[in-house]
Amino acid sequence: MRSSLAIGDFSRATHLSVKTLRHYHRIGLLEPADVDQQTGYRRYATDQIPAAQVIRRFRRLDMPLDEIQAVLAAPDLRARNDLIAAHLSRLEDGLARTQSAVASLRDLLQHPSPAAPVGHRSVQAAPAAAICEVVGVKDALAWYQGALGELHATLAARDVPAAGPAGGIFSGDLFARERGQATIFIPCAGPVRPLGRVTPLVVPAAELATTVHAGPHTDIDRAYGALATYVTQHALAVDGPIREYYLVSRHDTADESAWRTEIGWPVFATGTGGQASPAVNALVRHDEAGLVGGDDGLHPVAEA
Amino acid sequence: MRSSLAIGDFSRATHLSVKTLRHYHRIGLLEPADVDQQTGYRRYATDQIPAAQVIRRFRRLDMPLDEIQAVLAAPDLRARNDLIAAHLSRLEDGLARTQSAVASLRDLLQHPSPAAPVGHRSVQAAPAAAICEVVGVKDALAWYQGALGELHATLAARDVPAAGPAGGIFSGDLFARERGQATIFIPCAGPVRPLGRVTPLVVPAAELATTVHAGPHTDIDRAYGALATYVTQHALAVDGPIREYYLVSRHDTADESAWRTEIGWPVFATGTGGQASPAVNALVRHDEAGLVGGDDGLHPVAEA
DNA sequence: GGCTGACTCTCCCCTGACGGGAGACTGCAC
DNA sequence: GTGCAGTCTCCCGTCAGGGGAGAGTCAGCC
Repeated sequence: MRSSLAIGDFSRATHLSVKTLRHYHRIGLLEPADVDQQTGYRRYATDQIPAAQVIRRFRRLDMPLDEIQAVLAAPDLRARNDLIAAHLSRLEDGLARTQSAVASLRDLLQHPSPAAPVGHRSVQAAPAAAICEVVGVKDALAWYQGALGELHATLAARDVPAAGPAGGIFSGDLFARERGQATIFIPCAGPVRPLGRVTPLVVPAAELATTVHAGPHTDIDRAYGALATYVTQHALAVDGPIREYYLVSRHDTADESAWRTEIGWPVFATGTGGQASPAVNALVRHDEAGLVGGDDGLHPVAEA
Repeated sequence: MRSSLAIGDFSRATHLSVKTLRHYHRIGLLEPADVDQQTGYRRYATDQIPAAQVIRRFRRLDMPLDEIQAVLAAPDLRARNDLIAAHLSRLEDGLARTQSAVASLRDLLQHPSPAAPVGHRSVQAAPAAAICEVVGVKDALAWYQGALGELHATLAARDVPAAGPAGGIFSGDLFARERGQATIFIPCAGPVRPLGRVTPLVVPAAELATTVHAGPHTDIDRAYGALATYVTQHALAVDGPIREYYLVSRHDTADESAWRTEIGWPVFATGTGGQASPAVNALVRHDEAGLVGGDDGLHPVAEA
């Protein structure tokens, strides 16, 4: 009763390539039923075919191999379904991100000049309740939402009213090195006793170059670009972590286009001065404007 | 007039990490405005910020860097839009594939036993018009559609009627090594003069173990698995390239669930015989069945 | 002019999920 | 015995960067 298959036959049976099968063996995802001690030849059993097919299905959903392993090794149905549901919801997140990226790209190409005016503002030291951690830039959005929620909840529980819009303070490393210190705060009149991640903080005074960004945060790099251009051309230098004030945010309205975020860069003057000619955005104006000539060629993925 | 930024400042301005900027420099995607000959220090101009933002937008759509380069270097608007549209349509394809993969996974987990009966069939040599090429398994679907279309068109132009359903012959290497010889043919009574890729071919006689697969080709590995199990447990061996006959296909109906594909494996008996106990699919029945307990946890991506 | 700390440089290795290919060994039918 | 298809291991490459080492540089400040 030869009920075992050589790797090539098993490959034909499962549409997994020989290389792939060897790889799955190496990492322990799909062990052959038998391996000849002498020759190293792998032998698969026919009842391994369904498992291989399941693996193939998961891989077509881009599930990482270690997660597939976890799914197959899950102790019960519930754990399994949780893992699968988690992956599917990640897929949905990815789809939503893609859709917003398409919209954002289209917007950038069709309206190259954001015309965000940059101004100056002196902020004074102000007491606040804050959450401060080192985070990776990829987790920043999720972290921001969680931290802000916790802050609001804590203040509400303590009956402490907010003395202004919430804000954030972000180390430059967060962008330059993918990881850095991040702080979310809500100003409030009095001191706040610590609770959970929430600690009291005096947001330090600063001289800020600021601009107000309108719309969702996927586009916020435009405001950063405008600030960088302004700061550079006015012979200023950045001095410390960047601030954001969430004037109108998810907390206030679900309409992303109504959001208003003030970006503030702490600046100081450098010796070498002088204004540069306003050649800013020339590339976009000359080279990118009208890239999309109307409505053809660029439509959100979901429309098709 | 210091209108240039060090790499760290440019990173803050664009939200591209320093590592990423160096990488883009190395591959020539985004060259700094100036590089100090002595120190190697990079200097970026403020008017490079918009270009960096455009690159960031494309990367968020997972566009490969070389394609972004092509988009930025495109000679005119039309070429640009074509490249962008091509990428967006790839994204849509990916979405469609994901959706069908979710459906296919769910189906496999809910109905583990396909119960595809395997039979035997002797086919006789038959003349046909064929297209035969070496293709990669990833291009196989697109190639199949193109080849079949060309075959149909050629026969129609020549007024040669088909003498049976179209079929395919696929080398085992196509699955085992990701690349192999593939042939698509349409049987026809008389000989066919070559035209384009179409050549005459006598489909050789064979003794086939066959099963008929119902539904879209994303699930076709089930039929392959059933055949492999049958062949193995009946002490047979595969002898030559695999065949498919497209009894009901895209050419006949747009309803994928109505498709019927006959898979045929050329077999011959081996010396060592004997039936194995029907332990087939035990893994699925014991371990996978009901993995999705109803309708919760698994819903197509598009529904959310 | 010197110190110090932040910034930047290059170079090398790492990721995930395999694919390509070299060179050696094995299985199996004739 | 022979031939050849199948299989083995091992090493390197992909893509878009990230991590870190070790060395060099810039700029404010005294």
